[in-house]
Amino acid sequence: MKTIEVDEQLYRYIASRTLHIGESASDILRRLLSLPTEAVQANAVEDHLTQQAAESIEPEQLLKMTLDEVQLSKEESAIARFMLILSALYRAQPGNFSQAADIKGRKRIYFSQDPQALLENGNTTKPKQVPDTPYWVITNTNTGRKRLIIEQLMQAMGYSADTIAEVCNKV
Amino acid sequence: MKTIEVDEQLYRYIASRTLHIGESASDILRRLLSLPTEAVQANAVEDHLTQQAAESIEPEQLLKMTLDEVQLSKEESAIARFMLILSALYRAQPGNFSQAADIKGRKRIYFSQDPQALLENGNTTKPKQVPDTPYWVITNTNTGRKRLIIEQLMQAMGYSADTIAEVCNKV
DNA sequence: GATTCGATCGGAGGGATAGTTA
DNA sequence: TCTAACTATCCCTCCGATCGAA
Repeated sequence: MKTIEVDEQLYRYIASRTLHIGESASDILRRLLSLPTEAVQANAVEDHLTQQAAESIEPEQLLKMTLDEVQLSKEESAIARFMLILSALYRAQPGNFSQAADIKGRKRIYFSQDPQALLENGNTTKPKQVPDTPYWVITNTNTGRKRLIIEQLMQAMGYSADTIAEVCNKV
Repeated sequence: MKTIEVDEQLYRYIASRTLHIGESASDILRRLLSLPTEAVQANAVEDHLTQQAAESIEPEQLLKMTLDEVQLSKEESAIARFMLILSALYRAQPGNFSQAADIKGRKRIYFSQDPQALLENGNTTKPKQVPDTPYWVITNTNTGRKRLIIEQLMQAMGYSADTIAEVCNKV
């Protein structure tokens, strides 16, 4: 990977051309420049291939994607970044995510495929669907807890402490 | 300046398109993407070349860009779309925009380079800066008036009724 | 009247902080 | 009782329809 510098305006222009959540700057530029996409892995990410294929994405690559995505997104709210990260985590390892998604608080449950379940365990949890995912999360939490939720989730998914810290740092 | 990551191959591709020694990545990308050279920053003493280059963009092209941009942007609020359109209108023809920007209401003035002026003519006008522009607009209006402001502005800039209708339709 | 314009105020979303429970 | 963990109330900001004024 190489790093290049672009002015603010151009940066925003590129970001505005995002077609799929999680697209990297390279993906976007290649499309804009009508260049061929870079073989295998890029495709696996874009077209929701089989669960298996998706499972095989390297955590390292996920990390990069996630951070890029959050970076590129103009979203300034913690909720928006939270959702983006969760979406990326699911995309990289759906099966693993599902196993990890049963983390809960004292009364609340944090994830569910059924929003009703979130509503029933706790008041005003403000469930929202994680984009491109069958999962819903609670949303009525402070930013610290959003980080804790990601931390616990990623731990259960088997990420290293460093990776977790880096991701949480972006919320 | 922002930093983006591109893969090796793409990096080499971009580098290979250098036309002038010392050209920045932004310059090259702008040329490859057929974007105008960098727009004038707020308040800056504008260099004539930039100004002239920007003025010469075809209205047709602007229209397409504008609509695309608004379309692609995930911005949900009328205000966000409003700002995007104004920004694009300025970018395409800064001088023309400046001449047209003196439209006003009964008490309020709609545009100014000085937010204070907007604050002073009217209560709670909620001025916001038009992105990449020395101009500020009032923001505390209903959506209908936002359309009217764009309509009047574009009329004063000399756009055809069809074009105006199409753009207003996107607000 | 009819129409245009202004800006108040209600509603929604976000999330810190006050409150509760273990 | 004291503290740490968790909850959810409630305040703040942003948006823009609605209603009042010209």
